Amino acid sequence: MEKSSVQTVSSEDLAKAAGVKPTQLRKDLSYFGQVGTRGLGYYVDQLAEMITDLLGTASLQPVILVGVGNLGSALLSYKRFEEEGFQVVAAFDEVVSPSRQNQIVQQVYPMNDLPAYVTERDIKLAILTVPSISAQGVVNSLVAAGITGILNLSPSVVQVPEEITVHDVNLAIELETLSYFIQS
Amino acid sequence: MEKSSVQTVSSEDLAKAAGVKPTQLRKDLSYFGQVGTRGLGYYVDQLAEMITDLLGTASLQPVILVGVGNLGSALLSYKRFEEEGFQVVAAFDEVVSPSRQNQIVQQVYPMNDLPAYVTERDIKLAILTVPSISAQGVVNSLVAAGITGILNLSPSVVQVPEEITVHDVNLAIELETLSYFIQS
DNA sequence: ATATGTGAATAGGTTCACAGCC
DNA sequence: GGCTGTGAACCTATTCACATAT
Repeated sequence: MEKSSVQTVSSEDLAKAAGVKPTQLRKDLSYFGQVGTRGLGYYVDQLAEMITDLLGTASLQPVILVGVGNLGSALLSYKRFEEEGFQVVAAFDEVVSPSRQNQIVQQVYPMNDLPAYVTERDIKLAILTVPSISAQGVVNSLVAAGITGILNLSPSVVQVPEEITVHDVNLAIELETLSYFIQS
Repeated sequence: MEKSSVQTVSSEDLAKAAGVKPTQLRKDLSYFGQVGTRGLGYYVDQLAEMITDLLGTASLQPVILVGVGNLGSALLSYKRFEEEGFQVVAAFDEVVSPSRQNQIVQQVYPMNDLPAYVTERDIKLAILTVPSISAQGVVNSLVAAGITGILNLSPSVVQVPEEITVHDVNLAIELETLSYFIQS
């Protein structure tokens, strides 16, 4: 909307775009203060600024990716991250073979390089696309290195200290859930 | 657990593996009947059978994939689907160039072939990895062809009739959420 | 003794209904 | 008149506490 110079937008339109009900959207926004204008709606630029501030994506955020298998390398070239304010700045893997190299990040680094890289650049976010078996070990290294947010795409539950945030995305489970709901 | 011949398992162990509390797990299972044995736990084989029956993955389920870009081709070689009872049997794309061919499925088919393929084989599930702009159009074709469950990895909300189930997975939003929670 | 199954209590999230403001 | 902001009502989900079964 900012790109197409739309000035204001109603909670109804926003809700439609987000797939929720207008009251839900208004209630949610209200937790962050009075941000709209009655009788008019929300100023697009104001709202966008508020949201990026809240999310912490006002400035480009560096992210590392660990595990350069099929899924990992696909995500290295996934354009959406950049559009939303994230930049995958480095990729790491146990095995650094030529086949695991990738044109997006200049190089796939060995796991040993991870702690120094993360600490020096003060990186907080990591995408985890390693096999289930190595997930917990890698997570321990990430936490030790100073990572505080992990997007876990490996199909396993990992243990972390409570100040660390982990979000699990399990595509196989998503398909199973679908399979369940489409029955009868 | 079945593979390692474990006979029984407690709700506590299952809950730990799933990342939930034991009471939650027991309550959830109880909605499907009395399935455990008091004083003992759950018989692994019985429970596994009950769950695959409920999910509808007792027999291998065919799935199609639409949109063979970066993410799409990665998912074509994602082994976990098969392990959980799903088989990606065909891939479709607007553009069928040599660079979009893939060694997993024999061929990437043009979108025009989709309706006949889906109808003839009575396929119910689809994975959607197309660009945002073409999502709604593709979804309309899928629904018309008889697909009833869609795993939508494209970053847009799509409209479907209410008997169709759509699950959205938006990786950029997952990163944004992480970014929010790791602040302060 | 041990671990499930479950009604009751609690907590959390969504929607309603309408007051408040432009 | 139009659209947001929000307390109250409602609905859903989680946890507790313990009865029940092996």
